[in-house]
Amino acid sequence: MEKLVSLCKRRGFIFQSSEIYGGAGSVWDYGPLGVELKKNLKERWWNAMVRSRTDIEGLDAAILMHPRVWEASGHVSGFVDPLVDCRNCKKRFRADDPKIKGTPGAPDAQCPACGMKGTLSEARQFNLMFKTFMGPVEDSAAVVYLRPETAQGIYVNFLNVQQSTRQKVPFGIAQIGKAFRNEITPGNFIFRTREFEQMEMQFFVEPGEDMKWFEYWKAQRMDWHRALGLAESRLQFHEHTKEELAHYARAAFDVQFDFGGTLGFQEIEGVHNRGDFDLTQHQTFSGKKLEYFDQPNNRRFTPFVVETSVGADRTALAVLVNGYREEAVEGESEGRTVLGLHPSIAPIKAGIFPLVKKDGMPDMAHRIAEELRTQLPVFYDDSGAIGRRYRRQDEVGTPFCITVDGESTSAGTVTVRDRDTLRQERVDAGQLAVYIGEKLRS
RNA sequence: GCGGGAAUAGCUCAGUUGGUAGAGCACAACCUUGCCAAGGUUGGGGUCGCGGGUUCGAGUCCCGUUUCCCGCUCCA
Repeated sequence: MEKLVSLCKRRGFIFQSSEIYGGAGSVWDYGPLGVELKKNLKERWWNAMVRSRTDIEGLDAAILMHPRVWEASGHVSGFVDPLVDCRNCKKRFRADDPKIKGTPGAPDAQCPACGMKGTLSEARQFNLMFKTFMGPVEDSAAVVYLRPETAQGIYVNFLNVQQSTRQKVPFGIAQIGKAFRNEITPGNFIFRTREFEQMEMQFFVEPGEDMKWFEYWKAQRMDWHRALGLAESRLQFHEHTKEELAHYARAAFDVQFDFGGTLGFQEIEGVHNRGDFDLTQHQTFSGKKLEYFDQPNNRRFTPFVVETSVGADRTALAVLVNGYREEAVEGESEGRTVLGLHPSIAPIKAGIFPLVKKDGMPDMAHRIAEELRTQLPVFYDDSGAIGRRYRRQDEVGTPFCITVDGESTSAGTVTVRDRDTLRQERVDAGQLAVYIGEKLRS
């Protein structure tokens, strides 16, 4: 992981936020290559979830919402962790831990770990939502929150979307956006951050059909991660036990990815059966009906919701970890570092090089680069030995390198080198866009 | 939030009992180079995380602070 963090900084994938001021805690900026990678990931998700289907609509709800939304969702009261510390043994407990005897903070309160009395601190509330103020007045009436999840923006727009698009249940609403949680313990690079991006889809179904759709989306989402190139051996489901289930969930599976090292298997996506909890809550709190009218059967019902929620940053980290490798090269004393990214998400699709800087090779390579640039992100490089240029592209995950050599200027062909196999094919220069386009789709 | 460790060039790191900062790699320019990082010449880069203190003098000692890592704790 440390090598990856270093590579990410060195090559412009990810920088620490506000670095020149000593860094902001657990906030990260995506650099030139990182932003392309993440954009590509989000586009891949959007294509799979929205554009290639007729039963899911897109949405982009605002981060700031009416504060009552978060009362209805349970986040104002439930999204808190009242905690107490023992000053003697330094252990920490939830304030409502039944093992604690007495009131935390009082002299007779006993620490459940070391047994000392009077060493427990008073309970402190950590609401994990960021607060700010709407308008100029800094008083409690003007408090709004930065959303801790994007899902609520979908629920409150459920009828707007359904009626404007004439969708019939079952159908879904998808959105990609930032969410914020004031985590007590962030860390592990971009795995747990206080500002992060979610790709969420809420699928509205008839009650009774929910478990069927739950199974469907479980399978769909795992397939998506596989198709992204995440290794089969590094993916697994984790089922939430009764104790782990969130207050809204009837059933929940996490898609976990093995990040290796001390992190190991960790959640990158959650698939939840949220029942009618959210829509019912919003009906209660808003007083507005959020029911679906089933015309053929002439009846109304509050749909159940199956949610798929994947972290864009966590997925980005997963593809980086998954793709990073150092390997020996035949006949070379030095190995190479490769970022084995799926071509569809690679920030740069092709490097374009003149073999040497003479005999018209740079001119031809420039022409090819300019032509391809209209369709693909490409990178021209004529600096240093050809092998060095290949390695530079390997390190940032560029799947193809096009080299203009002595034969190119007369025959009109170039070589295309594959990042993973190191094999080269000779291709007609005019066919490059088609040739690479096909490879990118496969 | 607790305990421990770390912070010096873009990266990885040296820097002695305190005496005005170095290396390798990377980067830029030019030359060389006819397919996988290893040639030559030249060059740009660091108020040593930040703020105080001790001292004639602090990268080095002391205090505070921030950030990162490890372990707890926690995690919708």
